[in-house]
Amino acid sequence: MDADLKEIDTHEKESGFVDGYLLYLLASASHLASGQFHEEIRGAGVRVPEWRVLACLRDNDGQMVTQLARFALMEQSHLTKTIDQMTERGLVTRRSDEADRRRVRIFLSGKGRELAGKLVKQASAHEERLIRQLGMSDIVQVKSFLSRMIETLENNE
Amino acid sequence: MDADLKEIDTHEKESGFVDGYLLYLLASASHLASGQFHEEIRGAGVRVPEWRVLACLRDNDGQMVTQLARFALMEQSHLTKTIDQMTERGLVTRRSDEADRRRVRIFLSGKGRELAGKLVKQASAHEERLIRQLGMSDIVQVKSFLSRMIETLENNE
DNA sequence: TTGTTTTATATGATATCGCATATTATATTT
DNA sequence: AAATATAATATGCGATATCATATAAAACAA
Repeated sequence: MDADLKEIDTHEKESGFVDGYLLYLLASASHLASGQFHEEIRGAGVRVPEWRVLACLRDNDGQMVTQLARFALMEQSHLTKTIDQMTERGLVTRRSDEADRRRVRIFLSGKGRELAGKLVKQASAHEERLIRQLGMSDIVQVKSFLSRMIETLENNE
Repeated sequence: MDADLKEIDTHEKESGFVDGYLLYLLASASHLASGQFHEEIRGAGVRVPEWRVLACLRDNDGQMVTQLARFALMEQSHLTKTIDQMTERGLVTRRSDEADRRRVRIFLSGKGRELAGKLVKQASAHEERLIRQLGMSDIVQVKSFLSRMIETLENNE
């Protein structure tokens, strides 16, 4: 009977939901690719959340905490604590907003800017290697696809 | 002098490294898209790592811990603890491998399989909505791109 | 003004995560 | 076989992340 056939091939990937699941593919690709660079980052004595903050501030210095947390892909309360540590290390400074004193704006220090610049260079170099290694001729399309996706998701809450 | 010009446009995105950085685009897209579904998951009383384990086991039951950790995108020691909790909740069971008793294989319980099935259905529905919402006509290409990327990165260490 | 609501950040308690290493089992070498 | 090396999982601890809420400022309403 058919029931017997079910027993065969238990080591083959029969159903394979996750292999074709967009969110898993994204998470997995991100996890693997970023993992490589995060090792480099660690080597420079910088943690992942710190790297994200440095990179975001380098692009746009003086962001307020809530906004920065969104860009750096972390929770507000976690960013606050990360900022504490980075302040102690002399990488960033807090300054309360003149116009609205609830707001706290974060600025790179000279040291922080220098480190950020160095890491961004490393990131660029790593990206180049990665793209070459993956033979991604369609990299422009992929990036624009991801950008569209992000924009849509951000606006759609 | 030129120095004065630097002061202008401090609110424009001048350099914008991260906006075009592949790893950031991937992380950001993954973060935002998965974030949506993770809320659903939470609503079902399931945590993200648990959901990943359930989905992976549903595709391939009886995996050993190390292998499963890789697929579920988490560290081995963390998976061990997640398995502890899931075992207590009656979602999975441990069974040591006959041939090599160092190995521990993880199996879905009936309850676990049922939950996994329910969540996979939810995930499929969510994915459909997401793809429709994003108007992703090129979804097949995107997925195959990500798959290629993952395969390359996995094999390359 | 005073009271109420909303917004921005900080804080504290708790759970999660990750590193280093312990434990146990197998493989290899002598 | 005994000793050593390697492999798979578990454990302890310190760091990190998250939730709920506190604090403080601004906006709004009465």
